[in-house]
Amino acid sequence: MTTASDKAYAEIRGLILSGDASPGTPLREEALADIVGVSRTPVREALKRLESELYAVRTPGGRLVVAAWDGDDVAEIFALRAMLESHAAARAARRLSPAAIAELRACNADLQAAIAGHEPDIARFLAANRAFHDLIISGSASGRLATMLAGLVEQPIVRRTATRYDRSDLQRSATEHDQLIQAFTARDSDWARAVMAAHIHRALHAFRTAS
Amino acid sequence: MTTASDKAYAEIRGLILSGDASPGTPLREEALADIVGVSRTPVREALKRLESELYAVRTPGGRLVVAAWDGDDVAEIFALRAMLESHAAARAARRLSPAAIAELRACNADLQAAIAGHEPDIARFLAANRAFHDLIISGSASGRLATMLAGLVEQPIVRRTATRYDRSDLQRSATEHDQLIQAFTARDSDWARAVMAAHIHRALHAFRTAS
DNA sequence: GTGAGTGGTTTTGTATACAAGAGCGGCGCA
DNA sequence: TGCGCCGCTCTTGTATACAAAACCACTCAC
Repeated sequence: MTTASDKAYAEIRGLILSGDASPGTPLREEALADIVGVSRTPVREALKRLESELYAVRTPGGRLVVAAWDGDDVAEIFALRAMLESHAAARAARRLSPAAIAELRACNADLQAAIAGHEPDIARFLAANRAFHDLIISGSASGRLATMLAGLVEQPIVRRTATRYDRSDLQRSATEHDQLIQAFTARDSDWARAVMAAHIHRALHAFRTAS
Repeated sequence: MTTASDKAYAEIRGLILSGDASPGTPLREEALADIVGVSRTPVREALKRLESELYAVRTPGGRLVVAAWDGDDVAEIFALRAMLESHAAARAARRLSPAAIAELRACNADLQAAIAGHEPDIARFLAANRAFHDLIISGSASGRLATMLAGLVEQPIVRRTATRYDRSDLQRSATEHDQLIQAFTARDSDWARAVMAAHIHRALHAFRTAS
């Protein structure tokens, strides 16, 4: 863990996601270095990464500002995630070991536990959901896919979506995860692809109708 | 153009693609800085970029080495390109202006001129092909898509594929580009998506049978 | 009053110096 | 002779200093 650089990345991204740095806010290297408590060098690396993940955009003159997303951007992000994660699911269906599938099962059990109580534990749901999807991506054994999906700004969307979920939506996620596990167990890549595509498209729908 | 950093990127990538730096070769920052003639700082940025594009991989200890690709990697790259560029074509079909379509037409005319002579001009073909695809990607008006496709290591594949093309394959590319232009003119995004998918899958096939 | 030119100021880009960690070889011991 | 430990060197990570370019505002001319 390269402390300084990763710390700068995490902190600056936090500023953006929390809204402390609203769209259009300039991201000046020295100011951020002061905030984070490191020098400009690791801040520069963090900013390059945030730029490549489109959290920030560069003005004609080379200045970085926080990027703004509109509804079309959100739809595009979901469309890309649907394509790439469906592909990951299809690959994973051919590659996942029984042990990995067992891990997925455990993960989804945790997810269901998170929403079983009187008041759903959203943070725990999100963590389990994230772990579930990450397991599939790493199970797809494609470095390229992993890189691309990591770069896809997803967390803010996932968070905003989940906070808008009602209980039936959350339950539905768990059910769809179960279907994925069935498809994996059957080693049926087409099935896995279809379920994953439906899963993510439904999330977009939930996001749209809730906002 | 930020000279030093981009220059380092281009030169180092050149070393990798030309084979001067074969898979497994360590990429040491200071040595590369000497070769390129800049300091370690821009070299570091170039290496980060090459790493994110998977031209290089990091060893457990943090050293960078040139990445090795096998047949499965090549297939995966084509599969991802097929998905993403089809999506780009579909989006472009809904967005391209008549002027942009005219540009595509001119571009494909150039491509056809490159292969019309007695001896096909491969370099010119590749440049025109690249320009054609880039126009579509920028026409899709999705920064995310553009970033991802830029990051997808494609040039080496394209080059290796085209050198294996026989004349009928080259001609076929031109024809498929014409079909894309027709689909764009008709503003038919499904048609455009299908043609692009076929176009890239055929390229994979040509690559496989020729190697 | 408006526009362009020009200076200062701010901000990024590059180079270098320093610190910390990893790999490697030699040496000693069993 | 083989294995493990220790110290050295080499490499990367971070900080800082310097150069160049961009933005801004002010002024001056028309």
